[in-house]
Amino acid sequence: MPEESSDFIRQRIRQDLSEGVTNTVVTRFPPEPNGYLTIGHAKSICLNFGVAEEFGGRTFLRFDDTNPLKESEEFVEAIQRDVAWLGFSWGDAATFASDYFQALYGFAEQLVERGKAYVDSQSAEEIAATRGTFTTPGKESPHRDRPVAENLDLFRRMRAGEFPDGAHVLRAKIDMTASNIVMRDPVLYRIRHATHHRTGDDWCIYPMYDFTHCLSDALEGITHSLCTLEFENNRELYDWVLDNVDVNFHPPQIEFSRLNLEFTVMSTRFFRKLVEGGHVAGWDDPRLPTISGLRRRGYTPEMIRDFCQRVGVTRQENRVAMELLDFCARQALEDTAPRGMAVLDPLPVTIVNYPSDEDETLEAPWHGKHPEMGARAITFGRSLAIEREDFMEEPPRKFRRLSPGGLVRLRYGYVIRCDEVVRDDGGAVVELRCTYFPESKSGGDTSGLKPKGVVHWVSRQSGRAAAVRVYDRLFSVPAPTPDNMEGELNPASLEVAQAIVEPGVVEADTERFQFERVGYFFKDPVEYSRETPMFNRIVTLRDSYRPEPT
RNA sequence: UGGGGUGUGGCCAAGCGGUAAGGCACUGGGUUUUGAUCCCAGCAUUCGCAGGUUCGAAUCCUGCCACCCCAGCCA
Repeated sequence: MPEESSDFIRQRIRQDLSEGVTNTVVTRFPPEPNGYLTIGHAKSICLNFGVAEEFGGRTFLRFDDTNPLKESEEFVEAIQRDVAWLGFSWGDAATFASDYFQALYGFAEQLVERGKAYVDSQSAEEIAATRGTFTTPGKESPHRDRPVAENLDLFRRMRAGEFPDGAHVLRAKIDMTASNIVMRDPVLYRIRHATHHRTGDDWCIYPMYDFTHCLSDALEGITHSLCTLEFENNRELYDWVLDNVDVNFHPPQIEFSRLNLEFTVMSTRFFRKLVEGGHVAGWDDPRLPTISGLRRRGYTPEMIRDFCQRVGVTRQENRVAMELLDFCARQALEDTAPRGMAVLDPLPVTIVNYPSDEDETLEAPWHGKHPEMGARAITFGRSLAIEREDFMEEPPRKFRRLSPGGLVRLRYGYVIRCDEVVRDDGGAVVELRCTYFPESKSGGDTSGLKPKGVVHWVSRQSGRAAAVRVYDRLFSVPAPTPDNMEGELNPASLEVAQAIVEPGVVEADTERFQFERVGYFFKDPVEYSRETPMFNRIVTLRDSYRPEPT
């Protein structure tokens, strides 16, 4: 029995099991194949598959493909790839709502025969206009009392393709005065002469979500149908359909709140706009909170699963801070990512007392705390580069880096002193001329020098040029508003740095590195090559440096 | 406005009548050749508000307030 994670859903399942309401646990993850999965879906995936794993049950991956206009095979494949990558398996339980079209049709005829559904011939506009409002009841359709035989005939002819789109619709006969608007004679079937990605042209009528979902759940023997809060109002209809048709299984629908993340949205619709408008590089753009985007960015399944676990499952609206996702990434990488050095914004440093025709090899461990990871060789010589922001001409107090006349240690190398600042015509600093102290060599320092700090560096002779994509939040506001999302995009969500990276990092087979003092980086899985290295920044290092308030 | 939900620290979130877990963030301090990691300490006299029941309430009752969802032939 699971002990560690006990949200209200797991408590409910445990109770159902102990009371004998059910003796198995069968769940399902039911995405519509109309886009790529997001980390919001990951929460649902972890819940559904996780719960089944914990209680020895199984989970269906069921595509909710009832709208041929929006769905496609591309998305089906992408979704399967993402779920599998997250580490969950559905065995042979990949199903499609469209697998049940025939059965669904039979249930619909049952409803018609029982006088529980009728064919309405009003236009979509008329139906909308007569639905009523929150405070006023709807009006019954003039076709509401059509005889069963006529309804059956019309419905069969709808199915046979005798009518154009929109001519008729099948509606449940419930109550046009219901306070729950969902119950005001909801549409069950509509005519759509469209080719479906799986059933082709077999059908020209397609069932609506409310009719399809509950019956698919019942047919698959789902013991706990978990969905998000916005379907709460639909639960009454979910139950109505199952109660008015001959199915011998009635799953309970249980709602939980969906995941929201600060500085981004979880909108398939909006992502499609960004992708199609060329605002991002694709559904897997590392700035998007899609599973494929996070994967491309360098996230691992473990990080995402850890995140979902930490976020919890409740019925409370939420907007989780990005820092939590960052934390999950850093924590996973801390012990697993070898360290390396890269200078993202190089400032040339010339070691004036080092011969120009020589260099030397120093040894640096791949990981300070994990000697078993081994070590690599780095080159020290006359011509180096340090990070531009590690030098300041007029440093504030407590600045532990380099400044004119000051000392710093080059990590794994020597202590140097900045003797001269070279500028271009515009006055910009273009080079630092420094001297190094041979007796300060890392590991055998006898110099007695007390440098202010230690900075990373790379030899300009042996370092490799590399593009480093520095990602930032997609939006510049914590809670983007649906109507103004485009205007709230962060214009600096991607910056590409022309960096210098030590050769050992470029040559290694490892994909994820920590560039010391900078962050964690991932070799782009499609654009990286040893000749033209391309890194994506997964996340920065935590940085507690606060310049003195003056 | 009718119906359905939700309100616990900056953000998540335990708690289910016995006197506020945990995580993230944050703030101090220690270690440190990554301002990282690690370690230690601090961080809600109070649970949307107001009443009531009770020896005792975040937990029960009543009223109020705030926010979210629903008027697709989308899911």
